[in-house]
Amino acid sequence: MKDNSKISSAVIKRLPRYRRYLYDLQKKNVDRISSNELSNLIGYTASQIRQDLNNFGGFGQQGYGYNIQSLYNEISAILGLDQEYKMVIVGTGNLGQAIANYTHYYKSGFKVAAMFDVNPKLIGLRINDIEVLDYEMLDEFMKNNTIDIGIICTNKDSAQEVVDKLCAGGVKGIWNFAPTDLNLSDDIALENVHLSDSLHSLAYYINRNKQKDS
Amino acid sequence: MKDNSKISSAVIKRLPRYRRYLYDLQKKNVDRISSNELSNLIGYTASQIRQDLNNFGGFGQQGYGYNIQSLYNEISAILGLDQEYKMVIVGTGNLGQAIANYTHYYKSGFKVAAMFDVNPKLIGLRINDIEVLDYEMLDEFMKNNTIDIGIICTNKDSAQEVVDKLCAGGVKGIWNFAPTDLNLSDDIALENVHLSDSLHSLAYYINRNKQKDS
DNA sequence: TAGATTGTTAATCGATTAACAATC
DNA sequence: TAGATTGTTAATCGATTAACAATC
Repeated sequence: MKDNSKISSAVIKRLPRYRRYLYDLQKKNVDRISSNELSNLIGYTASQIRQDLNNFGGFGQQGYGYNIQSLYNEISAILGLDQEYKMVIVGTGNLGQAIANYTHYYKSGFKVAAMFDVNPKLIGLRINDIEVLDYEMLDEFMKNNTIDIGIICTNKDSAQEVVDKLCAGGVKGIWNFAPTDLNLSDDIALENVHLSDSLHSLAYYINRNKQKDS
Repeated sequence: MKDNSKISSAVIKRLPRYRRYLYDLQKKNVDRISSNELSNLIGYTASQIRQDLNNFGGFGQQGYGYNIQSLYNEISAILGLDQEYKMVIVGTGNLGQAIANYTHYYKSGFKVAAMFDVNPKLIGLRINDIEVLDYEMLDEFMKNNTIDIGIICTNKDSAQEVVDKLCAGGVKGIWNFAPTDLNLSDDIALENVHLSDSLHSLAYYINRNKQKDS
């Protein structure tokens, strides 16, 4: 595998999508596909698909195309999905609970080790067999456990403080659902899910389409 | 305002973020800001900020900068946030409920008119004063109500069918949380929130950082 | 007016697409 | 082998950044 350190984020964002399509093809017992056929399915140009994949090595074979099983495995490995990740969720409101459920049912490599909240009504509950702990215990918990990913489901005002604690506690990545931008050292990965921003873009396109109609 | 129909999506994705920062500045009673100061806050170059804003018109003033209140209002209007949107949520599991709560508390212009599910245990419940209706009634509901946005919180297998019904029912936009790609006419806006893909990118960057360390 | 800062054009940079030689 | 299709280089396209004249 080549040096991955300077591959553009545009490429990385497409990898999970390739993987989803390859997963479905695998389920259908298809065993090979050309960049051209994949292009028709997924909507990227065949040229882009070949360029993207060649960032990581030559996974195809001239005259044949790509073996679906092995390409799926390669992409999974590139993304690091052959590993396990221990996570904590901070903020156990509806969204925190939804994420806990989601990762519980769908994402086998991603384990929620604990959830934290300040609300006494939530502390002590078990959600999908995951204990909700007092936020006061976060520092101690981080000291006694190796946690890879911190998931921020708090409001925007608490988010930075929580992130600071999690980073001090040794997480390698932050999955942020709070509607704010976070400051953290750039050796810790950060992925934002800004639901507000997403909804606001949607509103823009709704109106743009309206204008086109009239 | 200029013709917005060919503004790149890179620009549009930045608008909600500008708006967030302007909102905070407004709260702090700051009344003007230069592209340079805003650049220091938000992290885009001053040049990009000026380019972005000038896609929609000259909102600044030479020698002065931008008036925060009025720029905030302009961006809100560009995004269509001066309007109301009626929404339905299909799929009332944890995620559907979280979205209902979220829009209920934070997003005053976005009203959830109804929620739908196939699960008899959920049908009839009220969540934040929003009724959970039988999915069987979706078509009829859409006939009798004007709904702007359909929110997909189903599993991936049901998503396309739901979208087809919503589009037939006249929605102008789809906010998709199901982990699949949807087909719809391009006069209907589509915004995807692919949580899987997001988590998978995070995993990639965690591993890339690990490699750099060693 | 002088200084500041925009609006806008030009230059650069990066990402996508096209083309084709290599090769299975 | 001949046909198909990749891997990779070159060309194009688009987005970002730099520069500066316009102007408040």
